[in-house]
Amino acid sequence: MTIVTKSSGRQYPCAECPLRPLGVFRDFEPQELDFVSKFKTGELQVERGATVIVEGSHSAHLYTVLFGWGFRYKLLSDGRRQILNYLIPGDLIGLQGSLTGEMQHSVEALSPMLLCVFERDRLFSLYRQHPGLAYDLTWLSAREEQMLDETLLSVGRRSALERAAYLIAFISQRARALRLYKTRAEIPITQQHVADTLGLSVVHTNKTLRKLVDRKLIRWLDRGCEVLDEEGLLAVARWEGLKSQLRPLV
Amino acid sequence: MTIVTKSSGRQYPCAECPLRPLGVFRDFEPQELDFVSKFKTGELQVERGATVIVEGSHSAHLYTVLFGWGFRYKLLSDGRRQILNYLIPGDLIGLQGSLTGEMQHSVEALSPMLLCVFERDRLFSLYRQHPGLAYDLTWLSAREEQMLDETLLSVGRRSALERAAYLIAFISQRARALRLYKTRAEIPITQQHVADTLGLSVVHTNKTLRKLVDRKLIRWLDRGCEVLDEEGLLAVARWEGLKSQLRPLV
DNA sequence: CGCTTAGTTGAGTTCGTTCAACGACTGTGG
DNA sequence: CCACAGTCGTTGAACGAACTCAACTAAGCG
Repeated sequence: MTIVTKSSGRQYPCAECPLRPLGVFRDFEPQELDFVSKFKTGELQVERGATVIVEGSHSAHLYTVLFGWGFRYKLLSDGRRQILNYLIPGDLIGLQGSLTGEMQHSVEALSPMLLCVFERDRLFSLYRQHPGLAYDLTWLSAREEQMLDETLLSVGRRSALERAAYLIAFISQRARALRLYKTRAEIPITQQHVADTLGLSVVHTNKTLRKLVDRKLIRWLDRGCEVLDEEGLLAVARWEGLKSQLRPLV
Repeated sequence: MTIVTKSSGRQYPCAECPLRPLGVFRDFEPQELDFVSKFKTGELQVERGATVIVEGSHSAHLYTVLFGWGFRYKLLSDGRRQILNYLIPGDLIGLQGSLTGEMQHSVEALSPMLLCVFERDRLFSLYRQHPGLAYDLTWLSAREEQMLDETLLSVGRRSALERAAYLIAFISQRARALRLYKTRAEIPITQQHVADTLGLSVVHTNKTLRKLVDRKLIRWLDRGCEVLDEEGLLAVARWEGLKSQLRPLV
């Protein structure tokens, strides 16, 4: 297990945040921008496979993903792993832990990632001085809860094929909503990740994904998945898809 | 499907909140009590089986459970149901919907319930005037997320027996933490509820619960479950249990 | 008294599992 | 440059967990 690597100064001041101009985030008030600029204390670069946060730790930091992919997961004592959600640019990492004290899940990088680092200590002053930002944090937390609700429905009640289709469509929609990918998006995951997200074995996951490939809904690359027919996936999953909405970015 | 029934004035002013003196909630500042007293606009009494909130609705209200049991759930188009979590006194209902616009899950009463009613409109003024309360709302949301994480781990990666043991231990611990039950707690659910929570069929749920009964860990009553040996359940589920902490109540 | 709801149990089937083996590719060290 | 180990994906065979179908008891209620 590689733990976090180098902390490389700061390349992206909040005023020139590369995410904000994408047109999918709500705009900051000038004072909010000001506050967040100070709230952010650095950037963190992590490699693929690095563990960003370990379950049980009491991190002094809070992060926002600037670039790259990651995932949240939990382990059982005998090593069984459940992936809870995937992290993409704009996602907040570690709010749970900042509020309730201890991180109850781990976070690992799927690709090289660049993270904005915030000081947990100053979180309460955010609540005191910037109700709009406080509202945003609750919003992000509520949104995460909604995603988990849908995932739980999936794992609990959908068949293997429906589950796989739902998962890939879900990730694809989230990534596309960011408009980061001019060309076709490739999701940088292995079939083991898919298995641990769906609650299936790798073998059966492979056979299930094969069906989606045969139906020409996806293509499986070396260490990733490319979506060919999102509508088709939605149909298989019996899912209406995400509704796009302006969301906050802290 | 019975929709909500009678709205019966208000019997419990916030200053005489029956939950707060239990010693498990953080105390209000006087101004906070003041604000919440005005924020609360009434009480809602619902019968067992009543649907409190329907998925897809845009409720103008937010609720806190004063008495009784309920559950949150989602449905697939063909009727398959997944129960997401159980609601007990002190739990907030409808925060998700208040922030992101639309409720993405439904809520049903497991027993007669009494709910405090809040106006969604005034939510933002809560953020402006009372950072402490705002923080509490985020806390509650993060806590819900943690519970969902653990449930997802359970449904995705635990065996049927482990899952059942986890679920019952989890509910039992939450209920006991409230110190509402002097005697042994009885959880007012049917095996169909358990099945829809665990992602199993009723038949297999029955056979699984039978094993827990045979091991003298629980007793199954008419329409409910009594815990006989919580330690034993924890051991079966390979779970360390909830850590008790002072939590907010709005 | 019949009707409904909740729980129980057995038999046969399906879905997903484990075990095992193999090919393709990548990176590493001799 | 090749040998080797490691990761990732693929496939077949045998097994087992969980499912559906079906029948039946017991309790509660009009």
